[in-house]
Amino acid sequence: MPVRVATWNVNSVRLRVDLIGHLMDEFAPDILCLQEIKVETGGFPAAPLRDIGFRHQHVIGMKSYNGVAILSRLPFKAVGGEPWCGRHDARHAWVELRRGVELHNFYVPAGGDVADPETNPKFAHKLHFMTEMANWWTARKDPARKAILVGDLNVAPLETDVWSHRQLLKVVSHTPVEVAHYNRILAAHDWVDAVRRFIPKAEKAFSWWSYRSPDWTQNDRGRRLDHIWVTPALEPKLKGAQILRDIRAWTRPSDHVPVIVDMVI
DNA sequence: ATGCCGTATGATATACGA
Repeated sequence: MPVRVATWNVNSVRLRVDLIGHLMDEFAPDILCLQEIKVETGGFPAAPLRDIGFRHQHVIGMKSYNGVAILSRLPFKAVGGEPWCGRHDARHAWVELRRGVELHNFYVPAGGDVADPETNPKFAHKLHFMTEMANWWTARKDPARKAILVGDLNVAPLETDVWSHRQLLKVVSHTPVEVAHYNRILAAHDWVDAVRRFIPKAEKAFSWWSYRSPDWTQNDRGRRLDHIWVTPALEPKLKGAQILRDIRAWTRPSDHVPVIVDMVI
């Protein structure tokens, strides 16, 4: 059956319930993966999101920071989430869908300001987290695995994933060491970047624009931090991908926009 | 590529985002 999977760093789910409703009205995702819900599991706005169609919800929240959720019109066969780097900081949730398809939702640490693991513990944590991800997927590598990996990976890997490759080479999210870690995870399970299967690599594509710029549209200084990958077993099932750029202009927006993939599972 | 912008918190400044 055709399924539309969306991922969105909402930057506080409680403030974005109405925007999620608009997203549902306009784009009707069957599954919506959220990051940075910034609420404890018990405070998640489950009822209003159920009322717009997401009957099935798997929420891993915490107070103030991080937090991930998978909302779905399709039922789950199993659910879970791993702690990473020995911390239960709500950065990973997974569900099993029909026909054994796994869906993993990640929120990779941002990494702080300074791209140096020796002086910046947040950057060290980011690299450690990504190393663990690569090792985890290597250990689970299986050519038959049908899996989807989505999330805010906080890395813009390609030159066309940032507004200026040259000017961002030393900026956290686009440094060579982060891109190398990103590529290690990708290679760990032969993941396919589903979005770049449909948006040519030569074309600029962004999913995040800073709040700090007075006008996000001016000079289009964005980055592609939000990703959807699939395993080789699912690659032939991909039908399309979109980055919903216009949502950055909605009222009281997140600084990230949703990314969507259509596929058959 | 620095911003001074948004969100959260037993808050009225501070941590965090990237």
